[in-house]
Amino acid sequence: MSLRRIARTLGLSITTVSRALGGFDDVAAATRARVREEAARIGYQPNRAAQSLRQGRAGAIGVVLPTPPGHFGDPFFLRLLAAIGPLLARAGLDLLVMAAPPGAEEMRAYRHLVESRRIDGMLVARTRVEDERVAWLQAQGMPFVTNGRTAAASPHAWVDVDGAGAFRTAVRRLATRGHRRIALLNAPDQYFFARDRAAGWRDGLEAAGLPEAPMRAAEPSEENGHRLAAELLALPEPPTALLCATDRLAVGALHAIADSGRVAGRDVAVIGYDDLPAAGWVSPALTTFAQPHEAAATHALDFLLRRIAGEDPASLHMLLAADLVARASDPPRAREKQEAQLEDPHAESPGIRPS
Amino acid sequence: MSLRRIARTLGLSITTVSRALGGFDDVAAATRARVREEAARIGYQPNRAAQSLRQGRAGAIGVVLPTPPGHFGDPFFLRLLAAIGPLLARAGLDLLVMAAPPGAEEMRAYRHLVESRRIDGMLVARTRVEDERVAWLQAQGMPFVTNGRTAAASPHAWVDVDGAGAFRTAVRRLATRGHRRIALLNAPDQYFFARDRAAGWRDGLEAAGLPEAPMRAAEPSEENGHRLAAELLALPEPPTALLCATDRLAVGALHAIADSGRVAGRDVAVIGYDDLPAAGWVSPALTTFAQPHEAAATHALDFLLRRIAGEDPASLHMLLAADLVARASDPPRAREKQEAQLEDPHAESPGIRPS
DNA sequence: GACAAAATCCAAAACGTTTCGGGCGGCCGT
DNA sequence: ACGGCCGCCCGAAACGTTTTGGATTTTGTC
Repeated sequence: MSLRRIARTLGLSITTVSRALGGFDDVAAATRARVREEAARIGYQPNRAAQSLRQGRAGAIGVVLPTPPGHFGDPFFLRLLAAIGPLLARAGLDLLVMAAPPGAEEMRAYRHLVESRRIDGMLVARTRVEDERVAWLQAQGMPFVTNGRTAAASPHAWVDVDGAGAFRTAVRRLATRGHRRIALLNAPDQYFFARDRAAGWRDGLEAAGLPEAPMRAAEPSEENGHRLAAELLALPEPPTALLCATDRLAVGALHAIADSGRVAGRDVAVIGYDDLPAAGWVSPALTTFAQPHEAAATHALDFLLRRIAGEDPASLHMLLAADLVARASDPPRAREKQEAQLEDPHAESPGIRPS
Repeated sequence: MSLRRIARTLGLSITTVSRALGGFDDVAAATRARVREEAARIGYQPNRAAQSLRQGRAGAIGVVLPTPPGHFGDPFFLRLLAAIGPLLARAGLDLLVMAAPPGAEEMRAYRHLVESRRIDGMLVARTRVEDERVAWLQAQGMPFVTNGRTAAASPHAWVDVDGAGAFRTAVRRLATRGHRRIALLNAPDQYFFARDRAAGWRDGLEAAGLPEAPMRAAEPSEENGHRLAAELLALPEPPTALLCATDRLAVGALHAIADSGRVAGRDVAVIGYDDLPAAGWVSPALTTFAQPHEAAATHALDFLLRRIAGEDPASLHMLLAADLVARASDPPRAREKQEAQLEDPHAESPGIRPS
């Protein structure tokens, strides 16, 4: 209705108006100027439904947020949305968001988005090692980019952060600061990032000449961090440092340490991953790794646009480094404590809980 | 292409297939069954662009997330998305999300969404007292529901939580527990929720027969909470309790209290609002108010569907109550401390900081 | 002044769906 | 046996845009 309106008031054909606004060179400069002016005057915006129908492109990309049943989603996804928002606007694409708990509901969301042709591409976050979403999207031929790698047979575009490298660094740092029993609080093994960070942890232990250490894993929430850390601290030879796959686990761990009568930081070091806002506001402030969200979002979107344009996914890979944010939760370990701890783990923890 | 495909394989017309799937009664039961079966077999989903174009409805609603330039958005919005997600799916609507920093960019996002006719309605969160978004949407005739009230001249549909009531309750609780100087850490006055909660605070003070108390306001972030709380604690007669308009402010305040050599809870009580996950994981655990997110989302979406159906907004209002979540940050005040404090504010704070 | 070439413009088709306005038999009532 | 009604089905138009393939006018060249 709107192209027609401009055409009528200017005494032109719909075709000419369309081509003038489209920037084609078979329309006179003067005409183009008139059309542009009138379009601006009435605030013309093309009807996206008509555009989509005609060009066969939806002009939007999709994201499915995993929202666990009772709980709320991970702040991670809010960062993702915030980071890609401006880039999408610049690319003239809209963002379709669905929220669904992982499982059947989640796959239904994916099916809805691609089968109703509402989107041209997808962003897939928090990849699993064997990820049915990836397999299905590949089968459908829908362009997508994952945030995180997978074990998929055929290659797909991905952007990931080097969790293994980060955790190698973390172990080296803890070892240098006098720790010998460095346990891992991990996310479930099905998540690629969990397996990746565990690999870095193991490599780090080996490189530092340290023995194997215990690991516990569960969905990354504060509750689970608390529970699993308590388990580890109750071991006959409890760890003196906890490496945590996510900050949410680490926050729970800090409380479990306090609940066990120890002082987090002084008695048991903690290092997290994500640099959530909360990391700077817990006691002690959490040493953690900051992910390069902006860079990841930029590359992910760049890859997605290339995939939509038909580029081969085999070369669209990008591994970014995480930055260590050193705070107070992993101070150097006092020399005498290192000895004492080997004899009697609880000797210097007088059972005083802060606050 | 797809309706046609079903029609061809079944030897029917496109019209009949469409009407069979649409559930019209002028198609034979046997035919409808055949069509349904074939549609299921090939996984037919109508092309939404074509549907939108034809029916003049977009089949989607929009939300614009305010994402402050450097920072990340408020967890509040993640909850909003998670809460409305399933309801939207049930209503057959999709969700279009844009992220934009408040200001000109934000209004451009609104304009894009409604002028390109990508949406049938909008959800507007975190209302301002004078809200240009509301005025503009009203002028455009685009259906919308706000999460929060405004001072808009003509009525609009809204769902809100009774912050004034919550803060009256909070003041009464603090007064009962022995506090007489209850300061307010507020969000900027332009936000309706800030003005609302301030009104509840003032009412509460008056009802309890307490004198006026100081207030400070800034964008709700941990940093600002820290800064403003420090200001209040440096006053000649510092407050013994801090009522905070949001949990993020409260978390910052807890740290400011510790930094000032006081013990949060024992020396200065704190009550927040929002019940963020972090509230349960700070020390001391934060007493706060939980908003009824699910109920708010349900009503907001119900109202929005009614508005889209053309219902008058004048009667679409809903004020919900917030629930007090009592934790450890506002314990009853020891009797002798109440006296001592009036003489020498710092007498019983020996300068020991926890952790 | 005539012809070709370039510069502008436009009619019509197409994208996939919904819906309006019939059309065609068969069944009922008389 | 005949008119009318009902049950079932379909052709065609429309939504607003882009694009194809000319059509018309202007300009350039000799």
